[in-house]
Amino acid sequence: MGNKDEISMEQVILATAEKLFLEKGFDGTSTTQIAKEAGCNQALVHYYFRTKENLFNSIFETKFRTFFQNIFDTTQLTNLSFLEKIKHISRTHFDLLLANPQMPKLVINELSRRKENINILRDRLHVLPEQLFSLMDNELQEEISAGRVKNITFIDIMISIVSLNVALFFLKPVVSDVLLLTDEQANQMLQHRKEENVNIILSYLKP
Amino acid sequence: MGNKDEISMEQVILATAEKLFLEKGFDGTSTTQIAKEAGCNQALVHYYFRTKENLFNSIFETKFRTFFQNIFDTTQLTNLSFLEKIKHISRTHFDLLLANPQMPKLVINELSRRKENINILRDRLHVLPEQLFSLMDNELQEEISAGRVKNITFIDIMISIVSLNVALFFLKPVVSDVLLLTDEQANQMLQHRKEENVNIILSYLKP
DNA sequence: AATTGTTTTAATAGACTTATTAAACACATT
DNA sequence: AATGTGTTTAATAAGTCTATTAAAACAATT
Repeated sequence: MGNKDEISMEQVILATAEKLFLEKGFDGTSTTQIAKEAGCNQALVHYYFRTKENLFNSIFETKFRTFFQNIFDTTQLTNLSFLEKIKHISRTHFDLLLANPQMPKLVINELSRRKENINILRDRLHVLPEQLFSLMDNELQEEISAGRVKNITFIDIMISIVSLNVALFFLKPVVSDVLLLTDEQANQMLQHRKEENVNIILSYLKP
Repeated sequence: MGNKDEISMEQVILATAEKLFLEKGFDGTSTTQIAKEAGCNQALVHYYFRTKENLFNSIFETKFRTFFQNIFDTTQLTNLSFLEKIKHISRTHFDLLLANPQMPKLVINELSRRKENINILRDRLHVLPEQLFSLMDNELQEEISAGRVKNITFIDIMISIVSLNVALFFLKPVVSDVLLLTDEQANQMLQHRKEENVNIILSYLKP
């Protein structure tokens, strides 16, 4: 213990809890199950995190924050044309979901399980998009005026990008497990859709 | 009792259970809560349905069946051009989701909660799409040959239609509650998106 | 060896769950 | 009035849950 190469039981509990919360949801996961799968006594879970709710928050609060921060990140958009920016936003959003495929489901379930999450998300989703929307809306008006893009709002563009990407990760369990695709086939389908979604958005923008 | 105008307690229990299962999920809903909100003794729930699982199945098995049957319904497509068929499919799918806004979330959660649902859905989703895909694929090849539609698979078209529509209903709680839209504003946004999604698909098909 | 702090476990409390059973109640029929 | 059936409730069983507490085990320090 204290050996840097050796993960502490506290970290094991966190990793195990994250896995089970993502798999079964908050209500479907008990601290007893977490302890059992982590390989420790149930009281240890409560020793480190006191309550089940604290444990959940320890895991997902920062995950939520970084996830939404990354959706609206503008730092990678400098020196790109408007359409290049749109491509980048779509691909980056897709990659973000690929790295966190169960996040959409978690967000949706958390919104209905804990209404107070709405206030937390509202605070977070109010400030973050403003910068991106401000930047993109100005350029969008220029593109519309120049006749390179049809008359459209940036909100509609973002809803379309997010819809096409997010739905794939909701549909992936349906596609993989119901239609009997192998992991490789499912991943090929996802990669194909990553670029197809970009194409759909680009054709949508054409005047 | 036996009065046709008076809903039986059995029906009250079903309606209450459906509401709570949609709100809180299977694990988040207890038979005690259902009874309390239905206004009867908890044993009555078990009298009529024996187990909680039976109750859940009684409600959602037919709902699932009719929902998926309606997605792949081909009976309304006769006497329509290919592009008119595409428009109809997109709008009908949207209306189906509007009538059952919590169905996508339920399907996703049920797939991870009960793996055996996958087999049930697989049986169901194997036969139903075949008719639609067979019909549409033939016409699609004709449209592509005639130069009216770009070279694309019907699978990609369906994934795009479903993605654009389904994601809206996942995102609706985020949009309504996080971005403080009134119900009217949220519904206006949905109606706008219903036609916008059709436009996106049509521009996507253009050669 | 003794002490201290951290980690971990066993035992337990209280609440809640699903489900069953016996009994009471209401209504219809004979 | 007696009987049968369906509806409903009170009581209960068994299990699981979250969380707490006391105690044991372990490691580091003095």
